[in-house]
Order: sequence, then structure tokens, then C-alpha cells
Amino acid sequence: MAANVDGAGRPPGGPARGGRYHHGALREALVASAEDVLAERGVEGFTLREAARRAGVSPAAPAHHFGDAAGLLTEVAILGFEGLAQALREGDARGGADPAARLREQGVGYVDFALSHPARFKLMFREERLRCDERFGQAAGAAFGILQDAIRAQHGLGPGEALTDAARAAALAAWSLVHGFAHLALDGQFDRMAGGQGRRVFVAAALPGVLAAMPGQGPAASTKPSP
Amino acid sequence: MAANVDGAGRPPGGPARGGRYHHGALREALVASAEDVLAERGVEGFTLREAARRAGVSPAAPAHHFGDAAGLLTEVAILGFEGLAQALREGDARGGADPAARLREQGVGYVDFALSHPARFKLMFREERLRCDERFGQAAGAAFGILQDAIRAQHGLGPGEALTDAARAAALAAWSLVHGFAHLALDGQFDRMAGGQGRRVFVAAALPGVLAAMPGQGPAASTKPSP
DNA sequence: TGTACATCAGTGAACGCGCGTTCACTGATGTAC
DNA sequence: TGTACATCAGTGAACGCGCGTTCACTGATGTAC
Repeated sequence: MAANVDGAGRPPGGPARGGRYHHGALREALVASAEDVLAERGVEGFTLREAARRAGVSPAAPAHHFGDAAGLLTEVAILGFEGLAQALREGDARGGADPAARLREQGVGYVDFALSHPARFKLMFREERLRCDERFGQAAGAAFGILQDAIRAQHGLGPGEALTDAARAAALAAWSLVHGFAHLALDGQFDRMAGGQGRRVFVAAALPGVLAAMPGQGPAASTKPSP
Repeated sequence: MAANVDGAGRPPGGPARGGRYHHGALREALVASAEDVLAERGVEGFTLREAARRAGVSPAAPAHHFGDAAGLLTEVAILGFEGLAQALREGDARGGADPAARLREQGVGYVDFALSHPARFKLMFREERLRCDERFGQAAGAAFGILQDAIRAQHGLGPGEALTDAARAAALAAWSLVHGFAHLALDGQFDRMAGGQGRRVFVAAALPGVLAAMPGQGPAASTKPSP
């Protein structure tokens, strides 16, 4: 996957640098090769040296740009959250004006993103390998904010208004469903079980169900658990 | 957590063996110390040597019982699936005769298990560290079979009968929801978002929602996605 | 337009580390006769 | 009840490995005057 990057400062001369001392766009190149390593060997199998190797650079070079291994992985994860946010935004737009449709399409977007970028997606939640600093938190929060906005619309809340308990629960339920589905699908459980259905149909059917079931969202939820 | 094990052959003399050459119940002791390491350092931080160290044994000793590191971790994961199966069975029983209640309580059991045994639960899905052999597959399959049984009951299928597409989809939806919720809760998202609700209430509200939404389970699901 | 110089972005050898696994071994156990 | 012997379950030293990071360094770049 993506051995090249459309980084602005990339000098001409092809992906391998032609004997020049300075790389010119090493930061971007390292991010790209890190993604390659992740895609090929998983989070478990990632090493900083291998990423440097693939970028055609000495093992000490990444330190100049990222400090250490966690720094590089965090950069990849942040880009991942930005990509996820983009996918959610596109889904939201597909949903038009109807909050239920917006949420449903966001769910489809979430799952599509996860299955299109498995390694990146898995990395995003492996906090033990990341530096969970402010930038990271903001990227993750921005993605989540897109879900929150649609939830607000569905719950009759204004933009930026604090979520009610019911709204929070609805957001968590929706997120749980697509998050769990994405992970199971990445583990190959979907292939084994999904019958003839596509992902889109599945998510589009299940997601409104959870949302409808949450308190404050219609009568379907009133089943009380037995103590 | 559990530095001792109630293994049958455990000789007297306390948890550290008293200068004896043979351990007596090393297999069980290694499983227990592996769980300790996992709980303390996560799957990422697990090493075979550390597990051996904590069992008070040389680094070569585990090979006699488990072959290699994956063998020991697989043993832990298998025990994990057996524990999960037990939790599901208990939930199922709590649900009584009503299939919907059985499924709901299984969901509660699933999440409770995950949050009571975080390291074990996470390990169970880290297949890259496991030897996914027949025993492992059977343990995982047995746990999943308990969900399937309740789904069959809800869909009017006899015991052991093949699942219809709708039933498979329902099982996957239910599993996705609790699986995603468990992972998010383990990441601390639940604390941040759940308002005043307990896990039980949350799962018990959301799970019937997904199930009701799946095809063949009532009118709520017929929302068609926009292409 | 030149030139001195600070800063940037790399090198590559080396460090120490802990790992999983192998090896020849030995103490303990159990079994056949 | 003894005894020979096979097997089991450990030891502990050693192997080679690749890792992340550090180090003194140097080539390239850019900027002030």
C-alpha cells in the first residue's frame, strides 16, 4: 500500500532518492513506509528500523523527525483519524438532511474506512504503542465530533450543545456497533457469517436498530432487564 | 491476579516451590503467571521468559509443556474462551425461556466477562500471537455456539439446525454490538460517555434494538439504504 | 553577487538489552521384573 | 521388597538475533551582511 506520498516538498527523481544526501521529504516518506510495514506485518511486527530501511535511510534518521518509534506511529494514527473523520463527513453528507440517514451513512463510512485501511485502523486503538498527546486527542476527538453532531441533530440539540445522557448513550451504542463489526470483519468473521448480505446493507439495517432502542428514541427500548 | 491455581497435582509447600527439583504443577503455574504478565503488561509486553521467571523456573522449562510462547498464550486464550462460554451460559440461564431475554443476558455476560478479564479477553482476539489450531477453534466455536443456540430459538429453528441468513445476520449484529462495546469500554470510552447508566442497563437496552432491526425480526428494519 | 557561518538533515558504527530457543546435562519418578 | 532402567521434568549456560537509541560526525542548505 501507498509507498508514495503526495507530500508537497517531494523532489523529483522517483521514490528512491538518487544518491542525494538529503532526502527532501523524509517525514512523509517515513510515514508511508511505516504504513507499508504495518500493512504487511501488523502493529505487532512494526519496527522503526524496518520503516527507516524502506525509506532508504539510516536507522538514526527517523529520530530527527519523530523522536522515537511511538512518535512515528502516532503520526500514522493521527493521519488515520483524519482519514476516518473524512469518511464520516462524506457519509454524513450522503445522509442528506435526515439525522437517521446521516447516522446510518456515517456507520457505513466507519466500516468502509476500517476495512479499506485495516492496519491503520487497528493502530488507531493500540494506545500502548502511541504517544497519546494533545494532537492525537484532538484528531480522535474531531472524528468523534462528527458523530456527535449527527446525534445532536437527532436528539433535537443545537450545534455544540452539551449531550444529554440519552444522546451520549445513543452515540456510544452506534459507535459500539460499527466498531465491533469492523473488528470482527477484520478478523474474517463477516465472511463466515454474513450470508449473502453486503456490509452496507448490514450496517444500514442494524444501526437504526440500536439507535431506535436507546432511551428517548422511541418505544422499542422499554424492555427492562431482569435484575 | 491469580498467582495460584487449584491444579489437582499441586504438592504442598506454598506457591514458591521449596527447593524441590520438580515443580509438580508447572503447567498450571505457567498459565497463571502468564495471566499475571498479561494483566500487568498487556499482550504487547508479554514474554515467555518473564512468565517462567514468575513461576520460579528456568527459561527453558516452558518448552516442555507448551513448545513455545505461542503455545502458552494459546492455552491462556483457550481457557479464556471457556470462561467466556461459561459467562454466556450463565447469562442464557438468567434469561429463562424467552429467547429475547436469553440473548440480552448473554450480551450482559459477554461484556461483564470482558471487563472482568481485560488482558485475557484482548488476548483471545490477537490471533497473530496464538496458534490457531483445532483446540483453539473448538473453544472459540463452543462459545459462539451458545449465542447461536439462542438465536436459533428466536428464529424458530430447531437445535443444531442450520442458521438462515437472517439468523446469521442477527447473530453477527448482536456480537458486533457487545464486542465493540467491550473494546470501547476497555479503552475507557465508557467512563467518558455513559452518563449515569450502568453497563447492564446499556447493553440490555441496545441489544434488543439491533436484534429487532435485523431482517425477519419485525418491521423496524425495513429502512433501505440510499444507494 | 560573494562569502562566512549557523543550522538542518543525514550517516554509520556502536552500545547494551532482553528476547526465544537450543543444548548437553541431571535429578526425580515410576515401572517391570 | 529390591533393583535396573527408561522416561520425565527440570537446569543453566550459551547462541544469535534484531531491536531502539546514542554518538560524534559531515554534507547540504539557507541566511545575514
